[in-house]
Amino acid sequence: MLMDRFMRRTHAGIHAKAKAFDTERVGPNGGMMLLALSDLQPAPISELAREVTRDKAQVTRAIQRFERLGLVKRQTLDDDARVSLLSLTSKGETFVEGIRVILTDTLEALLAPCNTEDRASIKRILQLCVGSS
Amino acid sequence: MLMDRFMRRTHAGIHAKAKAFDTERVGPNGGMMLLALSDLQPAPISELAREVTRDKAQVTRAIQRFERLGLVKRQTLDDDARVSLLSLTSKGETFVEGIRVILTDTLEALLAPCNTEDRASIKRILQLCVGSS
DNA sequence: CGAACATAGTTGATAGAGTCAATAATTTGA
DNA sequence: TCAAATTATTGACTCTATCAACTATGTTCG
Repeated sequence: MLMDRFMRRTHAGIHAKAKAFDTERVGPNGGMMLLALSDLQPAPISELAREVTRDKAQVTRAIQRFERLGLVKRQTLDDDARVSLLSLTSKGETFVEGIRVILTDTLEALLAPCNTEDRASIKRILQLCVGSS
Repeated sequence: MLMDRFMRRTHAGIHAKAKAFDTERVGPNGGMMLLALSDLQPAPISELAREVTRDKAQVTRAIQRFERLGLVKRQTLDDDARVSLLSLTSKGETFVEGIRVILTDTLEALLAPCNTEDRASIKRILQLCVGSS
């Protein structure tokens, strides 16, 4: 399958650059969570856990680390004291922006053989598949 | 980025189905390696490690497990006694075929909103990017 | 040749991720 | 109001990831 190979190349590309840019030492997993959070925020832990397909225990611990690093903040909900909504701090946003640059660069390198029309097709198709919001 | 969300969905889809089909208990990582190996075989460990972006130590241990399970076999090379070429046994091929079905189903579900023309575009573009072989 | 260096694979030690069960706190609903 | 369900956290344990050290083989070049 082609998709499989494409994803492996993407992974490899990100992996290669990630270390230099991981200034907060969150690791590839942490980066992935922060990226997902920036897409979902504000969101409770359970929703983030579902999105990244990780155990909630693992997400809890990761978020505690991110809070200590000042990347993520919590906001308690008035009508339900069990949940607390997560969102990125401005420091977190800046950090995620860095990750996004790496991702974009990597994809850009992979998509190098594609012309403008191809890129437009991809964008349209992906929007169709994941729901553009 | 759209691609990011698409990959998360793909990951989630595979993750959900994987457990039921992982008859050999190789785990998601093992499945990934076997999938990559089926694409590269015959290949030495170092090449496989490069492709899946994992430490060679990890690949060594995974391969040892796969050998015990009868999924992978080694073939020593005549002109270089250090390397041994890995390839899937027929049992391994069957197993990987199962993984591939899960992957295909998941992608199929994600690509449901796309028409025939879109799918052809994707296929063409991916081939352009990863090199069709 | 043979001494230095390079490469492929394996092993060891250890930190970190993943997983499951148990718990606390809160909310919902009969 | 009291049992059941939900959200988050913690504990304990296994498995993965990573780096360095080591063995064996191959290559280079004085």
